[in-house]
Amino acid sequence: MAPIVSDSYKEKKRKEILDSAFVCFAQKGFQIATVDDIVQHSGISKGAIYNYFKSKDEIFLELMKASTEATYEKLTGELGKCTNSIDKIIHLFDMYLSPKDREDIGNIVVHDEFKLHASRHPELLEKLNQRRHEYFIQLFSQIIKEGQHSGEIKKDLKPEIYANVFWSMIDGAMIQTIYPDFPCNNVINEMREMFLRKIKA
Amino acid sequence: MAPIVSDSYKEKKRKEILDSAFVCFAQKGFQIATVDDIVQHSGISKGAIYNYFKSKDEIFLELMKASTEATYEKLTGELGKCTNSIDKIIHLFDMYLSPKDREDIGNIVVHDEFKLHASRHPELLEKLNQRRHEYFIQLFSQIIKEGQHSGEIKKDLKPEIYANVFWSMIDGAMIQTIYPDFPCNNVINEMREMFLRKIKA
Amino acid sequence: MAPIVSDSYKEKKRKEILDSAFVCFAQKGFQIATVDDIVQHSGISKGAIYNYFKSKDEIFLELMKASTEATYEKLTGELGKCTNSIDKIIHLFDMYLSPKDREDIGNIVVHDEFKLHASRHPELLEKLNQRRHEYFIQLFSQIIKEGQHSGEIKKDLKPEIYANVFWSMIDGAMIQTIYPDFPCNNVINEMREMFLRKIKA
Amino acid sequence: MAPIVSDSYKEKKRKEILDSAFVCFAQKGFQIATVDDIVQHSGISKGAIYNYFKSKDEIFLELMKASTEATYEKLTGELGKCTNSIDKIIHLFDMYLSPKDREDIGNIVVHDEFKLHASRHPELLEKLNQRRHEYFIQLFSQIIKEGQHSGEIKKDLKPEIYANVFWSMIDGAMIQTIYPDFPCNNVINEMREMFLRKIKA
DNA sequence: TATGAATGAGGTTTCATTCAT
DNA sequence: AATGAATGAAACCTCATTCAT
Repeated sequence: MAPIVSDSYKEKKRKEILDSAFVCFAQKGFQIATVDDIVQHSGISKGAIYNYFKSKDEIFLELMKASTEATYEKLTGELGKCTNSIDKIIHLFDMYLSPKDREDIGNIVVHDEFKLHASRHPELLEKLNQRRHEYFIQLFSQIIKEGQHSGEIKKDLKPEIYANVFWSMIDGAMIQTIYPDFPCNNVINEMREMFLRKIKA
Repeated sequence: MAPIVSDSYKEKKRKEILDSAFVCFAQKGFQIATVDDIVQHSGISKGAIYNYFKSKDEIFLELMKASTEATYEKLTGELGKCTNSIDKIIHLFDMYLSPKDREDIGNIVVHDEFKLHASRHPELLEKLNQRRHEYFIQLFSQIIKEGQHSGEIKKDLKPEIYANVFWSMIDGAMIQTIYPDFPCNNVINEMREMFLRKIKA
Repeated sequence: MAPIVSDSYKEKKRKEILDSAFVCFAQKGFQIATVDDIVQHSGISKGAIYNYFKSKDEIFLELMKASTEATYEKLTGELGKCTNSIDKIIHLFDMYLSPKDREDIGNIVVHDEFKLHASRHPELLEKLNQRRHEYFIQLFSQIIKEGQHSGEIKKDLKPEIYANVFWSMIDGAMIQTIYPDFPCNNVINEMREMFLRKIKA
Repeated sequence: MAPIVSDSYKEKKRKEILDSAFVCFAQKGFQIATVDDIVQHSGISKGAIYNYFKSKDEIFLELMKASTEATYEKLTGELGKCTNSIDKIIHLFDMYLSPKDREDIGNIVVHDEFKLHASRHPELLEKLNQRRHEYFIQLFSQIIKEGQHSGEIKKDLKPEIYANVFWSMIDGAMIQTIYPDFPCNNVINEMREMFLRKIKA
């Protein structure tokens, strides 16, 4: 029997569910937010949600994946505008400047929740780690390597370590944004400066 | 008539419960770990636990308080051995070097969980923020100021911003420790270097 | 899409739960009867019960409301058959004659339990008092007034006081029905006689 | 071994527990009030309470017995002052006039709770019924009989029925006192009048 | 006797998931 | 495919009672 609804319709529905789920998870946290919250927020029935996703956990996982990919897209998109490595790094730091609105912070919190959740599920952690390398460590390492090649960046420093330093700094600054008085911009600016001073050839 | 059991006994019991709770929370997370888990792990009956703590939430709060204080004690204890500001900062970085054992990582995860939890409870967040300032930002700002006074550290940088930079870097590095292959030592070392290079007079 | 089940179905289900709850409360008392008792008696799952009612308390409240309204309906229905005030009063007394079966006594006991419960919850008591006035005091006062108007009843007695006397007598007789040998009919008959003798013009 | 404390000491302790229990039951109701409430109110340890009473139920039962006896004492004491039957009946009615303070209402509520509790325990109900007859029905019947003998009261009415009528009326009025605006005095006065008019020779 | 910490069965309520319609 | 009522395991917490000291 031919499918009654088009694939694009199904895709749209999935996206709707994921979007609502994201909002609910951001507002209340993954554990606290209920499937009924998602039902309420999305206007989609519980049965329908379970037609598209096997479980609440699966929604969580999909969300995680989608979010990582979206971030990755955004980052590479922005980087396309830059012509040299130092510029790219400056750009990357600047993408994490404030102003952080409610939604951004929700995003960060959900992401950190992802990590904590994953930290207790080896197979999940493995996947997350893989993605981290594939997408983010790789991305930054590449920029460093290019900079080393072009002579902008010191040749003796290990790209991967500096990728880890960068993302640690960003993650660290982001988690502090939960505090209303955290001087995010100042901190990011200082980080950028000390990072650049250290790596510049 | 005197109380049946000594205060020290009760203190010990409280500690037992907290210790077990800590292990359970670290293993499964605050939301997932159940009071029954704590019962099982501690060998203390549910009723007894509720004699010592009003709720699971209260256990969590106490745990965080105790943990913050213990960390603070440890930090100040170590700092007592140092004679100048740069030394103190080096020492602080080094305290976060690996080897991280299971327990340390559990500690970090529980702490981050607490932050996320607090991020959704304004009154908790307020308290946490206060503590952060009182204990950690204060502590580091003071070191910077001393260094500025003694001429070790540049006079034009704002102590509080640098305190925030330091703790953001540390938090950021710590959360990455959930990944088994995170090169924590290398990262901390690089961070220390770039931080010192930036602040040294 | 239309709701899966009709409103009448839901109404029926609610009624089933209330009916079972009533039996359980009557048998064991509100405090003693458990939600599991209601589950067992009704054959409806615990979750379903909580779909229809927010709490055990709410079930109790609904039950009381429904019971008050049913009683009121029954009373006014019966009174419709009477042509004069004295007749109505006689009829009202007679409605409380035996034979009291199990269910009636359960009803009385549950009602009295509700009063005691309410006596410790000011906001509940207020509501109960309102209902008492609106439904029962009002109803009886009106009859007295009509009788005074038509000349059947003495003009100098205060309708509301006599309404209170009537319902006190009825409540007092009803609560004695818990004693198996209470001569309910005789008592009601004597009460009726002394009441009528006092009020008749 | 000789008892270490005197019997009078033990009796005093028992009384203290009962008094506290009464206050707690009156404030919160028998089911809601906890043994810890009694501990708190009495200042007597839980262990001690269980030395004097087998269970919370037993406290309840004792209280019930004591209260019945105290009421009986009070009634007969008051009646001793009266010289004829009509006087005695008037006196009895008047003893239930307001002002009812908080404590009185607590007393009534606890008593009614007794009855409801008993209504579900046949052996308790039996005992309660016995006491009711022995003490209260008997008492009132006797007064009627004396009045019939002395010619004050109609000879054709059955003493026991009228005793039941009397106590039903009193109980009914008393339970209404939970409503703050119940005109207790007016009601009791009217009841007394209609009662006397009916029985006077 | 007195104490109060300990026990654990049992209470109410929640919520992810299923399934008849 | 969509609906939402039904399910019931499992969570947190209470409290009458016991018992070592």
